[in-house]
Amino acid sequence: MCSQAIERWFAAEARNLPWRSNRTPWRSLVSEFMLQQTQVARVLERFEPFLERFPAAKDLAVADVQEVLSMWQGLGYYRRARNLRCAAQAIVTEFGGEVPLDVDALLTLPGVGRYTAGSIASIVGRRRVAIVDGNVTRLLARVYCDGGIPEDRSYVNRMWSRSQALVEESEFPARLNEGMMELGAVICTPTSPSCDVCPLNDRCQSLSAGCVAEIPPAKRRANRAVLHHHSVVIRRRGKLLLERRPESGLWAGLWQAPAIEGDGELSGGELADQLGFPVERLARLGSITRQLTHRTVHIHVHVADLASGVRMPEVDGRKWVRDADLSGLPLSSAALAVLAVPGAAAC
DNA sequence: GAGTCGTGGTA
DNA sequence: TTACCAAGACT
Repeated sequence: MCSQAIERWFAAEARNLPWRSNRTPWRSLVSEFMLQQTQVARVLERFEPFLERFPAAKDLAVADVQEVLSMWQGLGYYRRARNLRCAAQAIVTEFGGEVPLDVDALLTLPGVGRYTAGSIASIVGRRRVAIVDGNVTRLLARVYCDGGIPEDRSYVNRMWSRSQALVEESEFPARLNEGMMELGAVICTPTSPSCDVCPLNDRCQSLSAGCVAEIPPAKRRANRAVLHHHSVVIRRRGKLLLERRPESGLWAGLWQAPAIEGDGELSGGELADQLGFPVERLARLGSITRQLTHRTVHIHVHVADLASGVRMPEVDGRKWVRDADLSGLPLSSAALAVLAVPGAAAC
């Protein structure tokens, strides 16, 4: 009964999103990767260009990682882009180029977990399987007035059990699952939900108990460690010196102005000593701060000239690029912000 | 179970 | 300004 109320609501209220029209398994897989921990509005900017460049799994499977990262620029969590490429390769080698539609097969793909597998299998493959994401968790916690702790495994298991029960009584599992997510996204929102127009407001236990605002409780987050990056913008003959970050960790494999990273601040002399190559006229331009999920990164932006007479040939992980060619390389939003600091731009 | 991995909007 | 949050997965 709960299921059908959600299905009716979704059939009438669904937004027209690009991955819902022309819904092929491949388009759905790409959208699911992009939507992991990422809001719809941000995905909308990147979805169609990515699909145009990689219209099928076989196209992404043979693509260069750097180009894939470039197409992912601005979305964050860049490991998803690498996983999606690896998944595309597995789809080609293991599944004949077609995205599998069974949960067990989907779970073998890198970057595909319980939620993503269930979403593809139910919405595209029409399988009767459950899904639980952030939206569904909030919706179910409120409907059943579950004041538990989101970090507890038993809490997560309860959500999957409830979702499974709803799917089993559902008339259209695909519509139910998508409807639960949409309902959570536009009605049962984290703050100030629109209970007055919610199709479940006649059976929501939190609403009748008056505790909607307290459920679910905020996830506790560890304090963010503070990092200091010291970036140096260096130009010569109209080109900008960039380095590629390590293949693991933060912003893995993305490009940036050469930087020294540490726990504290550095004097200009210390920075020059640690750079690994001689610079002249090192000057500090200012600082920017990026708040990440688990870190606060203060980026101190400098400008300098390469010492005269010093050669700095391109090697693996180092490039001289014109500003016009920057768009071809993957840079994090932070790295782009560094280059946008007044005084860092090309003259 | 807790930490890692981005980004930008919102209150 | 600070904190929370989003169609999570992986270690």
